[in-house]
Amino acid sequence: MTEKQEKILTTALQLFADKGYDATSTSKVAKAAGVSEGLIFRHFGNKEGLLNAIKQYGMEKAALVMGPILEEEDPKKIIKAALEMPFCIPKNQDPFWKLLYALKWQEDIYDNSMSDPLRHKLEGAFAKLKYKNPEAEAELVLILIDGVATSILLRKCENSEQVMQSVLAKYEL
Amino acid sequence: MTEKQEKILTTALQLFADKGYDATSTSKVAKAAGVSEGLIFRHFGNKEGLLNAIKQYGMEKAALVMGPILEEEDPKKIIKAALEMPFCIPKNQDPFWKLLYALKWQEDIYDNSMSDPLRHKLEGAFAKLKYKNPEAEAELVLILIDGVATSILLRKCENSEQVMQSVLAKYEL
DNA sequence: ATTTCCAGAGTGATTAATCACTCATTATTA
DNA sequence: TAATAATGAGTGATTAATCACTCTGGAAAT
Repeated sequence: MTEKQEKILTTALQLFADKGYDATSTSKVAKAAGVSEGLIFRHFGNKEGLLNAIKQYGMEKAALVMGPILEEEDPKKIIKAALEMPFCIPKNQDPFWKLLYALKWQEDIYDNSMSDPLRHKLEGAFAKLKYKNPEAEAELVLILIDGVATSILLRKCENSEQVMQSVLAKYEL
Repeated sequence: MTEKQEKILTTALQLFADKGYDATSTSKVAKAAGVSEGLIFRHFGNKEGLLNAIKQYGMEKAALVMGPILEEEDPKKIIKAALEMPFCIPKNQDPFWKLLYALKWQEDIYDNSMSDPLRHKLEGAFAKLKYKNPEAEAELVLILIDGVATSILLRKCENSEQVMQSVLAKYEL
């Protein structure tokens, strides 16, 4: 990956996350990255190719957070680690997640491939703990993760820590 | 409100919710609504004016669902009604909420004005029930509402009902 | 050790299409 | 007839994408 290639990628991520994918033109990306517009198309084919490159770039780093949880065996630790995930996201990955959450709403089909491994892991954990409906409980944890992540990314609440305390209490963790 | 005015409004809402606000041109709205493009600007001034009209149009109907909860006095009923809100949204209001949730991510400052009345009502309810941290509990309910609404709007899960059962159980409702 | 060669990085002018928006004109209604 | 509703061609700006082109560093050939 060239220096300019990486500059394009990070600049586009910033703009896409901040202003929105559709609202950000390739010419603005080029100008902000200090690069000719043609270079974007040389390296990434088209605007969507640039977006896909950003997604892949971010997913590789996201896998590092998800990985250890999928290795864990203690059910309570699995649930706790999952619920604490939104707090483990480093600040410099915020734009990537903002972009991903924003895109959910305009993609035709929702992609479960990212959350499915965690869902299955959680279902197993709740089953071990003799919860009545492990599938629904797993789904609920995923909803909580999304909700907390959303409120953090949008800076909607300053007391996320206390909210998380309330959540953990409900699972006796 | 003229027949064509309403046609513009509902058509734009459909397209904005489905394809995104930025990705939907006024000419596409006009064509889909079977109306001249100029008419949009005559009635709504500009594209943002059209968006604002849609917001107001939807908020008036949303207030009908929110209203009764703010009147309620029994704390347990308040919490239960709040958590069940996502299920009370009629199907024909889905596009409006899809649009609203999508827009959250590209607006510069998040607008709390809609959720604040409910937040305060919930804080009061949790305080009455002697919860340790009413503010955090209220915030958590709002997060749950957003999360469940999201999963319903994106048709991410088919077992929302069971998820809600799990949620209500955690509040002993 | 020169010279030749070439692949790929990078440029910026340019394309056709589309964008939000305007306006003079016509149709409809009161 | 007066006012309003509606039209659709037209504006300049901007869009994503393409184009022919230059520059550069290293491999190959002499």
